[in-house]
Amino acid sequence: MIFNETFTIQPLAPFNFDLTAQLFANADKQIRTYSNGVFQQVIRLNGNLVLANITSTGTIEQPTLNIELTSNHTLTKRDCQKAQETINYIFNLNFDLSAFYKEAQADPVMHQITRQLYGLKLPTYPTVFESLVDSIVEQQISVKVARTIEERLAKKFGDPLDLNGESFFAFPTPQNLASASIQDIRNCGLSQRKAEYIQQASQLIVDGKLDLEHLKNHKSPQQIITELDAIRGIGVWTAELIMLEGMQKLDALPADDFGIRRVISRYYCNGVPIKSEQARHIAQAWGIWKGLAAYYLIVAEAKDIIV
DNA sequence: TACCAGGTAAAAA
DNA sequence: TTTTTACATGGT
Repeated sequence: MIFNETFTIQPLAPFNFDLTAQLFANADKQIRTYSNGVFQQVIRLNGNLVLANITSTGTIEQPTLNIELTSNHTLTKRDCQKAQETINYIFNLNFDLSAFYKEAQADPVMHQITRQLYGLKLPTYPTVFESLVDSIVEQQISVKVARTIEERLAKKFGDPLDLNGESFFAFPTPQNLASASIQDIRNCGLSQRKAEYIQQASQLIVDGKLDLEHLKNHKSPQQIITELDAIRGIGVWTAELIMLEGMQKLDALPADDFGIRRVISRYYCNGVPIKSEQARHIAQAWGIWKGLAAYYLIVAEAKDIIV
């Protein structure tokens, strides 16, 4: 028996759904993907799983998202609310870009780029835990390789949702990964060390020694970095990436990041390699949205935008 | 074929 | 205390 519910969301304008969802183009259909105008991913609702299909019928200035939930269980109004909260979080729908754009006007380069990428929001992982795992996976390897490994993790350790003969997977819980063997994690393509990092961090959460949501909601940025840095396998770079991609701390700038230094250099230093201190110096022009601004540069580079 | 790609911890110097 | 090394895999 299949159950459906539909509703709409009015994101805070400006918002360009197609541009924002491009990040998920060509990703694995069974995990999360954006294809032919439809974003699709499994969402966890109090233990139950639902598949969310999201399309846009609005404009950038008056955005509207149409949500269709599909499940093997009946869906309550509360389920729909929870799903809406998760979707809001994934696409950062309640974030107001206009303040960032106003600040960017003082920086000619960033001003040009924000005009060309108008309405682009920074997608975030549904849970801090997922961003933690993926940030460890991404250490020192390319984004493409990392995505392949993440998809293998989701299929091997995640929870399946079977609908109409198709299988989809919700990202593994800390419980799932804490109880996994190092060898099984390694078989997804991870090094011995990274497998240990992921399993041990998962165990900390299961044991109640690490509360990522509490960190996100109740600690200062510096405290978050300090506490995450104390966990084996997480350095400053990884902590900042978690803050940006998993906690919606849009000021966090992973300045040690090779790719971020490269794009800052391309748009501000004629491609001459720079150090992280120089990156942080240049980023001061971006107010309290340094990480978001860096994301704009990365997307601009990918689209080969010239300023 | 080698080397690099959104680093980190541990060993070596 | 600072520098070097092992580590995983897919693209070029």
